[in-house]
Amino acid sequence: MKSSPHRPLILKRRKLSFPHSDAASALAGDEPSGQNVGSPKQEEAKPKEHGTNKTEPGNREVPVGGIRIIDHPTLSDAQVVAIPANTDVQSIIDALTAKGKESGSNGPSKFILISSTQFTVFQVLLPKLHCGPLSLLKTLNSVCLRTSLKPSFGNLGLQNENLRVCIYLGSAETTSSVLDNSLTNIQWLGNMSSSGLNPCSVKKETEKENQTPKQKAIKVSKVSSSSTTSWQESFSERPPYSYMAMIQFAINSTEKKRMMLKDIYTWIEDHFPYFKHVAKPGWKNSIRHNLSLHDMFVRETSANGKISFWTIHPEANRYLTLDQVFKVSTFHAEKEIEAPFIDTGLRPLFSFLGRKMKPLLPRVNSYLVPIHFPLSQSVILQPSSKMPLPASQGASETMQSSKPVCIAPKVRLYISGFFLPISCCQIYFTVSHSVFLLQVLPSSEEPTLLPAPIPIKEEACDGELSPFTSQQSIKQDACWISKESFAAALHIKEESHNFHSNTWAPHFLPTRPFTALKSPSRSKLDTLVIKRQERQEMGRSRRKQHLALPSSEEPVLLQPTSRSESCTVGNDPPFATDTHPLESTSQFSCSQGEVIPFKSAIKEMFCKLPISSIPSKAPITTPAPFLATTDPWRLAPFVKEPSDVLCSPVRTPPTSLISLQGNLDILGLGSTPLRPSLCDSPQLPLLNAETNDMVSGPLTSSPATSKQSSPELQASALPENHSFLEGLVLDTMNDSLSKILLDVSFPGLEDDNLGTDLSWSQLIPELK
DNA sequence: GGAGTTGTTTATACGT
DNA sequence: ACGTATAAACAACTCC
Repeated sequence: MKSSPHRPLILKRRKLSFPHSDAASALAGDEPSGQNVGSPKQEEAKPKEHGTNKTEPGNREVPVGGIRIIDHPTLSDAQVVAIPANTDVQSIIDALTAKGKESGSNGPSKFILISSTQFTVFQVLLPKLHCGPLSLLKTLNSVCLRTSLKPSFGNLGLQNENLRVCIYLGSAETTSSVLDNSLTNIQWLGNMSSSGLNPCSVKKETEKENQTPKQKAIKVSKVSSSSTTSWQESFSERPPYSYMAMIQFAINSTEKKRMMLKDIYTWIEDHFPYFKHVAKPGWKNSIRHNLSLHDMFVRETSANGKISFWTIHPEANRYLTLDQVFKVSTFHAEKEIEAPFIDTGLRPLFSFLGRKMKPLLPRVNSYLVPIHFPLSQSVILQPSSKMPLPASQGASETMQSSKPVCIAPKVRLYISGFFLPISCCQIYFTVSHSVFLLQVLPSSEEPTLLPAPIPIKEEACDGELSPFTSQQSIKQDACWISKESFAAALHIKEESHNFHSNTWAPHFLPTRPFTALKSPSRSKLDTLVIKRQERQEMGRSRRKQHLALPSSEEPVLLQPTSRSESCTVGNDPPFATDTHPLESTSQFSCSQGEVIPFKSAIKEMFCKLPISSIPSKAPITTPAPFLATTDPWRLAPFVKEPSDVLCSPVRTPPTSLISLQGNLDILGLGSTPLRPSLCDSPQLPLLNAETNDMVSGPLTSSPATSKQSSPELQASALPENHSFLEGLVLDTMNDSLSKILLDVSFPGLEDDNLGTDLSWSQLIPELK
């Protein structure tokens, strides 16, 4: 690298990690004035006192037994109940009862209970607190089975439940990091709107971006309990999310999926107090850096050019929001290998025999990232019937009921019987760079509890055969099965050759799911490059990055005839396909006179080379059309939510070349996902309802004049507000599962129409 | 015009 | 090697 005389020596990278409680407590008594100058990380890691329950003036939520109830960051009708470890149920009840009395009838309708124990990070949604303490107890009981909580109401009859439980099951933490991680799962909640946290302002607004925070005056108040310590930590530690992820969260938190820079700052500060109170101001520089660096972030400028918005490229956007993302503990699969489901009342919902999970995001081991899923159960799928498909899709991809399950080789999936109110379940996992989707579909019958444990067992193929190494292999690796047949189906052992059969056909995909994934339009690539050159020649202002055009100038994305709008959202322009490569331009392809300035040479290189960032550990001979179309962050065929076919709204990499990176991209939290896209096919489905309005929409025009993507349609298309959809994403490297994301849906949880009369006793044998 | 903000780019550090 | 974080330079731009 050439050295620039203007550039100073780069100091050693600082870590902004916040010292743990012990360290923080230790620091409390030490005046930092005499700190080592050469250790900026310690200097800036000073927390300020907050989270203690004694001196915070704004702590209106007086903790009961260490339990804190604070506002949910995004859900106005929900509050988050942070439960320290070793809290007994009664304490929780007391706290909730007190809160309920305080709030009265106008109180929150949902309580999200969060705790972290050795096995479980769970979240309990209590949509109807007024359903009574009995229900609450039962619910709590159900989640306490395998936690440090001490259920003491194990034999209560369960009936008239309106409660639903979202249980986010992590994995065993085997080390003392359990304590460290205690409640860090709520770290992402930031300070929410909690006035009780009231962290003192460590950094002043006047601080310059690259100045060291004035932390000399910071003192850390001693916390008297581990619970408050954990709480404090949760608001002091650096979020486990990358800047890119946080930017996505921020942008996706807005209705129009766009945000000004300063608002991004504000959002991050609001949701991650670390950046507001602990981190150096330079983090804003990093935010800007990320915005500029990653192609997925697209800058829009209003027509008058005075306002800049940052958006997410629709093809790269997974519409993840913060409240969808939950951290789970490290998963030690090997322990599960040895003794799966031995003593479990509530064992990990899914255990995977495999190697140690790889981290999904920086500085954490794994994350649970709920992925949206249609809430409606309007589609009733019979176990043995073909999957209903949009009429236009034809039946060519319908699922063969005789082989309802496709299990990847070398994957043994164990599912314990805790699918309580779960009527739909999505399991995404990858094996050998391939993504599989296993779905449990709702049935017409009342939800039933799956037998537990149910092993999904699929032994490895001897030949290390990738499921998609054959020519017609990959399509979409998805399986939809009914719940009734789930258990039985899971026992089906697919032979390796089945991976090459049509069984793997993506029955929920359009008829030509992969014709739409053909190699990128050469002409488009050329165009992009040319326009890049044009821009360079024109010497255009740097600030005019690649600005999105108003929708009036936005090229229309076309939909192949085979991909009916029933698989898209509303009447919005469907996704572009290879059949219209030139038309399938996003804002990256601009109208005449507009350029497509790539931000960096790197990106340009990516554009020229249809490469994949996939670590090609195992050379996979993928059919050429798929090789060239690896857009890991691409959206799977999207389905109009309430009707038609249940399609995964997750951008499911449709090719076999899905790697760890690809899966990260699925989550929208990985690396710059747009790079391959710019080179590859642009024909993949887009959430055009969003695309047109948010990215391409005229920034200055009134909403009325913008594209007809109605809010309703967008709402249906964008499930980020329906945070009850989760999924399980497993990623494997080297033929082993290496990380896991759990994504289990709870349809109806939000709209309260799911089997509310379902007796828990029917579902939870342990509670009978 | 100066200060501050925004956006781009380069360079380095660090972890995997 | 790659992705990410951090730091910085610098230009364009906005605001007072």
